[in-house]
Amino acid sequence: MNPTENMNSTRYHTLNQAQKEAVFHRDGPALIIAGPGSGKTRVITERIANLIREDNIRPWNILAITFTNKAAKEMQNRVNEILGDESRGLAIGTFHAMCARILRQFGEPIGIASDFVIYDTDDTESLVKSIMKELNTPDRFKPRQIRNRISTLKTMERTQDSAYRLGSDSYLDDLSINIKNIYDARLRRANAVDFDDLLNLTHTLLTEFEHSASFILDRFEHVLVDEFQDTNLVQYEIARALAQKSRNLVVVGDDDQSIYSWRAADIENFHRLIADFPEAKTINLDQNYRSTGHILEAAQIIINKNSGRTEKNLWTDNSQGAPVQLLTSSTADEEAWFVANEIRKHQNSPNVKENGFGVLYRTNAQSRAIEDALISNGIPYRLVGGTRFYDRKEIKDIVAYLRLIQNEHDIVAFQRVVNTPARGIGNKTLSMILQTATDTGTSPVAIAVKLVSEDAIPGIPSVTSRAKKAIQLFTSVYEHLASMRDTNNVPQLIDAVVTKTGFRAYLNTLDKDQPDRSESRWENIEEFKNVAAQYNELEEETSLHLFLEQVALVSDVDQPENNEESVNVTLTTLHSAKGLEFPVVFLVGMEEGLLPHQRSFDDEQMMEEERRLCYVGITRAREQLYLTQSLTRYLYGRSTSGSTSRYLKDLQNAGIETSETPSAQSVTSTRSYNSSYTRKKYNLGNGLRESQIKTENSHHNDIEPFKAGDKVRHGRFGIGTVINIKQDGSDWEIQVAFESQGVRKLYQSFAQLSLQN
DNA sequence: ATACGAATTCTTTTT
DNA sequence: GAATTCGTAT
Repeated sequence: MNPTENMNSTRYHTLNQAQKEAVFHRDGPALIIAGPGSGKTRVITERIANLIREDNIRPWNILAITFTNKAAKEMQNRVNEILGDESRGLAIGTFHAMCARILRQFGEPIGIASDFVIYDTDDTESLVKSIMKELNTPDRFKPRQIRNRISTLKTMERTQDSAYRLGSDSYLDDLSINIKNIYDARLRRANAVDFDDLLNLTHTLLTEFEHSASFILDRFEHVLVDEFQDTNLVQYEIARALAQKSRNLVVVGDDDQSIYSWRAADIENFHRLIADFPEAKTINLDQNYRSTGHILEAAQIIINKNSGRTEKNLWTDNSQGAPVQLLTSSTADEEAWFVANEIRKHQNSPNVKENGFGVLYRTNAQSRAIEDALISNGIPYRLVGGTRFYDRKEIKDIVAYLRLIQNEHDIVAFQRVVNTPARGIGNKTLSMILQTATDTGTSPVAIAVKLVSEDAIPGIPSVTSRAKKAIQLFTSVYEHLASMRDTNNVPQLIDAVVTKTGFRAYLNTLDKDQPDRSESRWENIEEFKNVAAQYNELEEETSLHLFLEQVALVSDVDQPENNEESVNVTLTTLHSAKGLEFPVVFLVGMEEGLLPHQRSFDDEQMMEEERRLCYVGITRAREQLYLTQSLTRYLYGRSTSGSTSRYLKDLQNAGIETSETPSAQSVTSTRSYNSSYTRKKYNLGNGLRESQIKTENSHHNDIEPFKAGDKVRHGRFGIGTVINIKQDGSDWEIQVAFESQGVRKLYQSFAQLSLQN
């Protein structure tokens, strides 16, 4: 027996039967259904290592696609741990990153230059906005809405028949298509692609330009896709194309953890896979190594209520553990203080200390109350999600300068920086420049340069001498920076942008009554320089566009963690919690309207996705799970009252063993909980808030807000007649027949109905 | 052209 | 309630 085999036998004997099957499965496609905590990552990494080590597959012939850059990095690290240097050349990355790489190298036949830039959601929204302005679109259409529709159109057009319709509003459809056409043309001219293009263009390249793409199509002997339930149709087809030759497509996923259908992820891909690869072997990883019996049981009660799932039989050898704890508080602050206090109590138990606490919520807005409570209690925490570092205004400004230096056709970047800091170039001058650029097919920068040159140019409107001076301020900065481009590295370029534009002074004027804020903006810029410097050291060939690509594709979740050891509390949305686990999990805001979110109420499919979100949240917990709700909460600056989430009720009805925390019971009857947790807060200056909640709360419950027959108005649905009204806990469930939208059930606390005469 | 205050919209989730 | 947009005055 050679040493390798020896090592491997010990290495593999801790795998269970199903895991071994997945690791050792060889020729042909496979579908691995991996329940939460079933050792999925280990299976994938062992499989890759095994392919390289035992089957002598060369690393660069293996492609592993993950959902986030963070997951990619983790996978890479874990393969490295097993193989060391032998893993060099392995292709691991997200769909978007992989597509960007392919397009840079092979995009030329489909008209994509190798130095294209990537527009993120923000950039595309500004582009849409300016197109809408040019077209004089009625204001009832919001750029955000149109942008989303364009994105949906772009995901659909590739794959469905060309006669697609988005909804019932055909005017809106036509408008969206119209704007989309202009939008696409502008992107191409700006040498830019958006997230959808990255996928679509790669798909086109792989399926319609096979000859040009043959290098890539022939390259991969094994293709692995992680988080398969989150892929959309185009992504699936890209994976299929890449695996067409070898047929070694192995996907790992769990339909119960599909939480991205709003981003066009499509569970149908499971069926497509089986149709396209009928020989695919299905492997079920159903042993859970993560959670206690109680937690797993709770998770199953929740998920079993969804229909159309693939049948599963999750089980665990772990002990039953502590019962799930429920807490009802009267305000969101109180809920937050409860969390903070429990964290303090458990903070020093050994296992928890190391691996920490997860506080999970449905919406980013909920983090604030938790943060306040943690700060007041001196508990350090890490916040994932929210605004991406690169999305901060000051960073985006600098990035826009860099982008414009790299590519003078980048209109969005031009619009952003031309008058930042303020130079006296107003709306009129700006739109004239943009219009002329569009008409003449040149870049806005070139127009600006011509405008300040001595003589009048035919075809270009003249400008006042004042405007000319303003433009000159811009062009001199631009020309200086552009001249540095080829001889300086990214950190040097950033420095130049900052000094040439007088950025520091600009920051001070930006928020002049809040020196703290401009200081923190400045720190962000320093941090940005550090990132650039690190990048500069890491990459041998450090071109500006590669750096910009990283800025566009890296999400907040992927950001370097602040590695202070004392930080063991993580605050995150349920979406970003995927793939994480904690000994102790708090799932907060278990209220109707939040979880499930109100926006999903009308749609059965969306409601099932909410349930899956809840399931994902519960299954993050290893030992202890807290589910908390608050009877009132601030929403849009207004105190609103909510009712117990149906998921909590499901658990209670199923009779699972739970324990209500003692303080929770006293909440409704006495004020003792209130005083111990909230008074500190009160002293911090939120007294007004507290009293507002109480008054609002007390009359919400008792007085029937409407009666049957009342005419009411709803913000979205318009005017209707109340058919029926009944009390549901502290809330009122109102049935309304709307004139245009039919009969709907609404909750008083969320619907914001007003009486109409 | 800008600065300041008023009005308005917004919050689901993110590669 | 905050952030963005709008309107008016300088």
